[in-house]
Amino acid sequence: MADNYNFRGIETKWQARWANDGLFQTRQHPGKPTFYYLDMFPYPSGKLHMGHMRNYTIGDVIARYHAMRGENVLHPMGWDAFGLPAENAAIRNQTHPRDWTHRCIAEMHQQFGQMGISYDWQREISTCEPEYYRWNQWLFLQFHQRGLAYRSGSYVNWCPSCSTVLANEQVKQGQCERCDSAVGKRRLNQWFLKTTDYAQQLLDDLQLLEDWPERVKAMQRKWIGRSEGVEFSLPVLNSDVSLEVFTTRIDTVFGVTFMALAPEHPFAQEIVRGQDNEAAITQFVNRCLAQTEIERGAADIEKEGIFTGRYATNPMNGEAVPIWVANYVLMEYGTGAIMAVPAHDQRDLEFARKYNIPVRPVIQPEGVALDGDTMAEAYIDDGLQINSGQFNGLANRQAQTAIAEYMERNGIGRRAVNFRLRDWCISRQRYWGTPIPMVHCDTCGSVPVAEGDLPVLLPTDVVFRVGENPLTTSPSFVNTTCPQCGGLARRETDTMDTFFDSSWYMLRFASPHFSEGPFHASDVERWLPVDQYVGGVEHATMHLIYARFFTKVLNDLGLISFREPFRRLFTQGMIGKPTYWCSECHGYLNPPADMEEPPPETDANCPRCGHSLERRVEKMSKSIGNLVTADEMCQTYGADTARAYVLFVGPPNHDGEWNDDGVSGVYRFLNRVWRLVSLHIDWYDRNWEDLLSENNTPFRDVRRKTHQTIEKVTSDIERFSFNTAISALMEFVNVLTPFADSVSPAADGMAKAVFSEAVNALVTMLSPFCPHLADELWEMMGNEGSVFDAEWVTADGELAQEEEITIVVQINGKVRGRIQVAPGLDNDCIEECAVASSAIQSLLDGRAVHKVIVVPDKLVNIVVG
RNA sequence: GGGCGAGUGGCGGAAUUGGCAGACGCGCAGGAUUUAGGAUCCUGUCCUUUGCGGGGUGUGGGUUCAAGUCCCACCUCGCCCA
Repeated sequence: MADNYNFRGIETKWQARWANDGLFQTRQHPGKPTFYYLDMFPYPSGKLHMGHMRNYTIGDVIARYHAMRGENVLHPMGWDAFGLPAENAAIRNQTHPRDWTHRCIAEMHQQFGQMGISYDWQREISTCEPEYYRWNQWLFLQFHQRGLAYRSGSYVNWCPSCSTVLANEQVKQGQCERCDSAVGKRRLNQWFLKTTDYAQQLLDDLQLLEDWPERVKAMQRKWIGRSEGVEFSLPVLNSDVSLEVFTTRIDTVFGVTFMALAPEHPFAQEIVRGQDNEAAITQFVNRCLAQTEIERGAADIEKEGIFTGRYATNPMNGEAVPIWVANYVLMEYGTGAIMAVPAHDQRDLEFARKYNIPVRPVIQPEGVALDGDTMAEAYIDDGLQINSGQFNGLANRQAQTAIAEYMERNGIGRRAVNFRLRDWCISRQRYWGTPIPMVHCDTCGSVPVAEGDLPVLLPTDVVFRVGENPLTTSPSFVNTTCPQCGGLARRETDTMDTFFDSSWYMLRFASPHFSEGPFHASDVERWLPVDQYVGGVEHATMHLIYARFFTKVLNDLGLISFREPFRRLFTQGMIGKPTYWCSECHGYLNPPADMEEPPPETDANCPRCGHSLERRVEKMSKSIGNLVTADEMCQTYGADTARAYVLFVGPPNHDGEWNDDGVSGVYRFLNRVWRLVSLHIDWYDRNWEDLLSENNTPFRDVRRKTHQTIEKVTSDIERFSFNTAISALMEFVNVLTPFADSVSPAADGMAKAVFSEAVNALVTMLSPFCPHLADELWEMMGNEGSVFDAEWVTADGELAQEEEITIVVQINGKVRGRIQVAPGLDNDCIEECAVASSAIQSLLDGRAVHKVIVVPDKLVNIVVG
């Protein structure tokens, strides 16, 4: 290690100096364009691993690059500091969530520092501080005032392990996305935000987001789930109740042979009241509610139901239709009640067969007769209407319109748009979140806290116990007076979903310490929308939809001038590290702890039992044991190597594979850079520009490589291709090293100037990636301060131009020779040269040339018979 | 089942607009230097062939003078939605 550069000394030295000089404080130079770069702020969990660090390093490279281009860069960092882990840790360790969170923040702050990330820490925000969350409460009151926040009793997703409600978006495959427990249903009074009011806008404005990944936009479109159809009511016989349904297949309305209600449907129990089978139905409903979403949502669910004994009238044909309650009908979609058409819907068909409900086809392909009694699969394709009264014989697509129009004319139903997107339930029955600023009064109902009384602070006299909302244990918090009548009242004990916090934090960074409002209008107008937003694709539907929703509401409230918060979005992939899974020992094996050496291939065997191991590349995780922490990287290789490696590992929008040997390759590269510059530092002449301006250009090939590298690295950074940018720097060093070793500066003074130009470019271009090493070399070169304050290098296109280029000569598409020509040579001359070359002449001998294709500066293809 | 994305040496990956496939790095092999090497430097490294040459980007077709790149079908993996 003696020959290696002293990264520890260098990195500590420069980190201290940057902090001392306030180098990364947001600049506000007049007349310069602004650039707002934002990383999705993290949950402060304590330890950062290299998977996280890839994200922040990308941001740092971009932010530093833009700063060096002379822009005013806003590059802030903060903490998404409310949330369950802190509270769970509090229950486990009997510490206050605030203490735990502060410790984690301090730890992560330190880790960002040792990685050399250029955040403006003066703008640090933390959502768990009253200075922040009071504005959550203020915003909630604005929403409430406009009718965009309301309280409603409904069945909600309940995670028994987290003992709180989950938004639909937080339920994955029927499981809690945090703890994987099966999610059940529970009826609670909850606070909702009216995201559905904005469903259409959220969908339409996706078109404005040209610089968002198509994938994310597609996911949002799916999530919003707009569908056009018809809404109509079926009156329940012997009752004044009507059941509303929505269908996208109104052309099948004559095929309705039963109705089905979701078990949660408010009428499911109401309409059976007093019926003989009331008890049985109630029992069935309760059983369904206990079922998890896994069972309920799956397509291959065992369909179960119970007949209510009641009938509704199909308004199109006057038929009495039996009303069932069925477990496969979900309350979240449409109205929670469906018209069931077994002939044309697979799930309805399976249900009908099970309970011997008639199946009546109303659409069939031409020349085919469908038999409702025997059909094994629902017919879901197009065809001609049958059994559909006056609509018989129409193509079903036309019938859709005809029936809809008929229903509208006769006041039976209306065309309607339905969204899959639901209103956003923001209530959480937990402590570590923003208290919802409402008070419940027996006389006045739910009353908002006066703006002047904000913030509603989290109390400290609470007890943390499993399965209980700690807020309810604080009498000083719960017992209050009604803001309206002054009588005794209870404070709302629900806290806000943390996605509320992150829906507007990008605005707060513009004026993080503003105390008169959530943000300062002119600061927000100066910096926003965010120019570049970067984070994981896992936030495609939740955070990114909520933040867009907030922006639209704030725009409607007249608080901001724009309607989309993020101009460009980039979603980075995760870094995984290979693990080895032994199915016999039932466990993960991780080098070096469990194995002498990492098995290089997939066919390695388990050192314990000898069975073959399965190699998997998995997301870094402590429990699997494939974690590479930022700390250990900084210790063994230094921050600069860690930064360069996470970028070098592959394209940042794809998942990457951590490889310990790959790290040492990057480390070697940085050592080569160190040696190249430090060993030849005497050659460095700060006045190289004057020497080279004479246009006397010896070592032209080195100068060409210098300018080609500048072109390449600059465009690669702009297109987020950091791995190829680093490759280009490696190539550059591979050219400079032999040049430095072979040329004697004493013999040719011009070599010094050419070398100096190259080193200046190298160190400048290296600095966004490896800022510590770059600054150390920069200082060695006799410069004051940091490269961060220097200007980015610009390429001279003429110097980058090759003097002579190789053109490939093909015969019938096979490479048969090469010719050297000047660039930009016209096609006729290239063809002439190609045909004239001796290698080609001999091959062409006596063969008829049919055609010659010339691609300027690239190739000639001669097509012969 | 539907939608989107991916599949290139022993490995990570490059090829930006249809134009020399395999940049750069790892690993490996040989050499130099060294008391030593898990340091450093040099050379080689897609397969096949003594050579000339031939073959080659998941599979099979197609378009084109020319296909990793475009089109069709299929296989495998990943993500999202059912």
